[in-house]
Amino acid sequence: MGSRDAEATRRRLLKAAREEFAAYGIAGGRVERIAAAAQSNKAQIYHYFGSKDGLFDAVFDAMCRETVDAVPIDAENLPEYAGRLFDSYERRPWVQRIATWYRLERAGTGDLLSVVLASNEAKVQAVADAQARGVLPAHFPADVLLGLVIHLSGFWSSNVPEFDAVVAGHSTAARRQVVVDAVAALLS
Amino acid sequence: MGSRDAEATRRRLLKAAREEFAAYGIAGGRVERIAAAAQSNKAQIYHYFGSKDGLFDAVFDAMCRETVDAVPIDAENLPEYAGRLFDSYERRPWVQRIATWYRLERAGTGDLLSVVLASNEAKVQAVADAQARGVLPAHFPADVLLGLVIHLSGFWSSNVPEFDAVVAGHSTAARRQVVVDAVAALLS
DNA sequence: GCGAACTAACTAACCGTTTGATTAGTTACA
DNA sequence: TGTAACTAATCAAACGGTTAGTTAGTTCGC
Repeated sequence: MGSRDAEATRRRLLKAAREEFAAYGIAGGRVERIAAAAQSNKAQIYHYFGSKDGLFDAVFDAMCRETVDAVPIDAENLPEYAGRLFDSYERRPWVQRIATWYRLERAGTGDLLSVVLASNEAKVQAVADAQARGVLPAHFPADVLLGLVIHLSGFWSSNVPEFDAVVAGHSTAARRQVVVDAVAALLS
Repeated sequence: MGSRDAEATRRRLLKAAREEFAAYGIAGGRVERIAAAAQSNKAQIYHYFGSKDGLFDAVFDAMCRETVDAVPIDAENLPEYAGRLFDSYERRPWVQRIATWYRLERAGTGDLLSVVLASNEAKVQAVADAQARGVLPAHFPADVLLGLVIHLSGFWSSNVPEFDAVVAGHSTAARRQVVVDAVAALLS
């Protein structure tokens, strides 16, 4: 128990790495801090994950799998789908930041994550089907519509501080409602 | 001319820094590369800008001033305003990336840029006025509405590569139209 | 006691920042 | 006008701290 549990150590490292990378990104994140926060050792990181980049990949991969599982698409009710995405960001605040770091620091390097690609394709298909059935309007192509919905769901974590200062003071519930309403308006 | 023009050197450094920071961010950007790309010297950076962070601030500040000047708000026609923002991102592709690095790496450190704050406040006021006149619908508060419009204008530069791969193949004109249409839908 | 888990100490490279000196342009004065 | 004194611009080299990655040895469960 505790002191010699490889799986637990791996988990502690992953969790600490998630915090560190969410806060500082890949270039800014410090392996030493991650090891210390996980009450472990730098060498363990290289033993379990091979490299700093490998550690970030593991964090990102795990995060993507969780997110894909956590919020299945409901093409019949995209406003509520966006609301649930919003909820998932509230529950796991690192998701948006890690995804953004990934986009900025990892674009073009290495392969795309097939689990995410497949999930996106399936979601586009679900939207396209709903459009074909007439449940969803067709004034946007399915891929674009899905993209807009996902994009809007991240509205509140995308603003520069100078804008946040101007929009301050909305409750979580109100912020969620904005996302839901905005997606609903998109479908009108 | 050329070899001893302080202002020109400053400009070359700023331009090189803009490219470097847009590509790699603050932590990832390399002072050495910036100096080399500007055909100058590391020490010049410290002479003109004090520090790496000071250099980034100068880049960000200049960029904000340009953007604020380049795209004045037109509260009577928000879809077209969003379209013009989209155009400005196409023309100056580094804007969105620098703004994102700023948000991720600089949030909470130092003061907010008053030029941006003032511009945002004025824009919110313009939207609120238009709402009061009945030119704009009032189902979103003015600050939120403006935020959504700006957020939507950046739609195409905000997606993770795994999503870009799925939405590939839309022309610039089509992408612009999506932004305009999405904002129009928001106002319905 | 064997192998897996763990760790402190180490290293080699990197990188932001500074130094100290050189060069080019400008002013002042005879 | 000629030149000495001054200022601003430039740069190569070095410094000191940091950091990703490694090693070689120790501890512990089975």
